[in-house]
Amino acid sequence: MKRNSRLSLALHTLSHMAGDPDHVRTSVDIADHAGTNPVVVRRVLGRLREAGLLISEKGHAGGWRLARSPNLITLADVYLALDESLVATEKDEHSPTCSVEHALHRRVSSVMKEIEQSLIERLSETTISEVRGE
Amino acid sequence: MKRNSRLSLALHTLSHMAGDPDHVRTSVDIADHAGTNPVVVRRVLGRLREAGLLISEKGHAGGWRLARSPNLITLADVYLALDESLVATEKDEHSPTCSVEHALHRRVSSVMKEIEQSLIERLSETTISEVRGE
DNA sequence: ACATAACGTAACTTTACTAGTTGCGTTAAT
DNA sequence: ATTAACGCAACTAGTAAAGTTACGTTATGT
Repeated sequence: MKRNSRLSLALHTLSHMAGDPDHVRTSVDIADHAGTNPVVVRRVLGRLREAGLLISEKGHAGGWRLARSPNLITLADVYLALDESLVATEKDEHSPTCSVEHALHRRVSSVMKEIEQSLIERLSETTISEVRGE
Repeated sequence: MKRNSRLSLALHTLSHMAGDPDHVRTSVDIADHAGTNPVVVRRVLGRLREAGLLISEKGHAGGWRLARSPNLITLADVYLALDESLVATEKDEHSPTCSVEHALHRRVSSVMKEIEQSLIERLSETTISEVRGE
């Protein structure tokens, strides 16, 4: 499948839930709709549960549903819950680098942090209810 | 090695060149300094040559040097030359999707394009000369 | 002329990450 | 007790980037 599909899967699923919040969905149903595997669904939605966006219930009539009203869940909430960083963060590994590289890294990192922050701000302007009717 | 290191390699190399623009460097020297392989260097710097930022010369005394003054080369020039997109672009593949997914994709894509644009603007504010002395 | 030292490029291997899959334990409704 | 769901660990498969090898081309210098 494509890469970086966790955010797509999460947003897609939550958008559908926003349209019918009382409907409890199983990971199998969600996976079928999204064209993926139930374990992958549980993996991704599990992050959203940890972040308090979703509730999952085990057992016979179990499944997934929103933890709060869909107009109180923004795209930023989902993005942050997944710890995604669509903005590639420079992963520093090699400690013993030259001074030029240090200066560069500082400069680029600060720009990337700014950008990431403004991305989050923009995403927080839209709720998962709103996105449906765009 | 780490992922997405092309931009790091390119910026690092150009910053050094900015400090001594007349010095012609071989891909072996550059690779040694950056802790990578000469072929990788030629691959990455080749993109910068295509974009008109670098000049390479073959033969005995060949090597790499800046194509213009380092204070006329911005971080954005390098970023664009590599066609990097640090901002993850949603790669759409599956044509037959539901309407909710379409609406989502439009919304997220438009935000990402905005963000990418502001990243480029920020990067264009710094030249490879300036970054050294930060 | 010829040897040398550089780039250019194609083809292959390695590495790292993500998605996908299998299997099994746990939980709760019927 | 059976069934149908999640939770999770472990493994496999696919993919993209880096790394490597090999060889051709080009220009310099003796």
